Amino acid sequence: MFSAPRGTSDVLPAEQPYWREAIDAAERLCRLFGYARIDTPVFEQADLFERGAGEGSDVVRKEMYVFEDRSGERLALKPEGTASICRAYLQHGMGNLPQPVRLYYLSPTFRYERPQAGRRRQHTQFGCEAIGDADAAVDAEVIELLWRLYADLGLGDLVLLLNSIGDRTCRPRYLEALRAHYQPHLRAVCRDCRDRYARNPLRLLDCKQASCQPVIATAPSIIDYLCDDCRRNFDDLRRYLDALDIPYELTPHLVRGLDYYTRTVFEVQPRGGGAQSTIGAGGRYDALIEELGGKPTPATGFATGIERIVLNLRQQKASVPTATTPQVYVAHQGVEARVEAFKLTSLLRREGVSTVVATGERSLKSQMRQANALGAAWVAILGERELAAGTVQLRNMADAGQRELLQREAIQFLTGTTR
RNA sequence: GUGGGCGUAGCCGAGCGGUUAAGGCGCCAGGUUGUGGCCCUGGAGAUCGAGGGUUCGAAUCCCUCCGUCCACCCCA
Repeated sequence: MFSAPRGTSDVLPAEQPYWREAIDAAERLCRLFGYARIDTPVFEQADLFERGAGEGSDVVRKEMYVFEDRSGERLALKPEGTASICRAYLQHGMGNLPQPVRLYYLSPTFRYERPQAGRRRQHTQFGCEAIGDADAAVDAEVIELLWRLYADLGLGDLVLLLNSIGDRTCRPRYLEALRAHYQPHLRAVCRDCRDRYARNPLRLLDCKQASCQPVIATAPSIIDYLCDDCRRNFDDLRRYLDALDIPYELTPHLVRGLDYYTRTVFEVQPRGGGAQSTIGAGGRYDALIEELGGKPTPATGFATGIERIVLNLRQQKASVPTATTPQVYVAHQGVEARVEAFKLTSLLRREGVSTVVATGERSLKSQMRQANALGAAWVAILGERELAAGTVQLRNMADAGQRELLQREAIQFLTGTTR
C-alpha cells in the first residue's frame, strides 16, 4: 500500500473549512492593504536559494530538496518564498513600477527535516513582500497585516517579538563584540555554540541550553551597536507600531535563520507555546535584491505557515466550520424513474441548486438513509406513481413534512427556498 | 542528522507466548408490501506496519527496516 511520503499529509475534506477560513482571511486583507497575488514555480534554480538564504544557512546546507532534471540542470524545491519573489521582481522589471511593489503569495514550501509537531516536509506559506522602499512605515504595514490576520481569525494570546539586527555597516562591529564576549567562555558553552561561534555568531543568542544562558545574559545587546541609520529606522518602526496599538516585546536576542535579513526582524508565536510554535515571522532584507543581481533595493516582508495557523485554529476555536452538504437529494424507485431522476437532478443544478442523485441499486429506505447521512435539506422522490403523474414528492428532512408537486413547481420551489 | 515513545479492520481500541484476534464508531443489508434520523438483527472489512529470527507454537519475545509522535538542531 502506498502512503503519503514522510512529512507530507493530505488535507482531507473535513479539514478544508479551516484552510478556507485562513486563506480567505489572508486574501481579503491583501486586497485591503493593496497587495497583489503572485505565483512562482515550486522549483527554481538551486543557486537562487543558495545566494538568497545563504550558503551557510541550515536551510540550504541540509534541508533543501535539490535535484537534477533530465537535462542536468540543478534545481531545488522552494525552501522559502522570498527569493523567488525577488527573482520575479527582477525578471519582470518591477523596479519600474511605483515603489514599493506590494506582493503576496500562497505557496507550498519544502524542507527536508525530521517531521514534528507543526513541522512538515511540505508546508504552505502565505507571505507578503513590499519591495523598493526603506521606510519603516512599510515594515509596520506588513506587521499590521500579519497581526490583523491572526486577530481576524480569532487567534488569541499571541506575542510579537521584535528586534533589529543592524545592517552591513553596524553588524560586523557587533559580531566582533559578541565574539570577544564569547571568547573567554568557549569551553563553558555547549558544542553547538562553539560551532555557531565560528559559523553564525548571531545564532549564539538563540541557544536554549541551560549552560549557555549566563553567557547570553551578559552578552552585549545588538541594539547598542546599531548605526545611526539603523537606529533611526528602528525607532521609526516602534513609533508606527505604538501608533497602531500593536503590542510587541523587544527581544534583543531574536535572530533569524536566513542570511538575508537586515535591520527589522520579528516573529509571532502563541504565548507560552512549545518548540515549533512560531506561526509567522519576517523582517527586512535590504541587500537581497542586490545579491541576486539587481540594483540596491530595500525590501521587507513576512511569511506565515498555514498549517500552523490551522493547528492553532483547531486548538483555540470551538466552532467547527460547516462542511459542504447538498441541498437536495433525488431518490427514485423503478427503472423508468431512474433516468427521470437523473434528468431532474440536472435541471436543479442548472438552477443553481446543489443536488445529489441516488446511484446504484439501492432500496428507497437505503436512499433515504443516505440522504440523511449526507445532510440534504430536501429529498425529491420519483417513483412510478409520480412518473405517471409528472409529479415529485418533496420531503423536508428537518420536519419530515412531505407533499407532492408537479415537477416544474418542485424545481421552482426548491430554487426559491434553497437560495 | 541525534535521542526517546508508539505501530492490531476506514477511525478509536482490548488482547501482551497456545483465542475462530474482543468491543465501539463508521460502512452495507434487512426489520412485509415506495421513505431517513432512534432502536433491533445480520453482513462485509485485519497477510495484528514490513522482513528476518527464537520457540512445538508469536499480534504477543529478539533484531533490522519503514512509518508515526515527541524532543534537539533549525524553522513557517
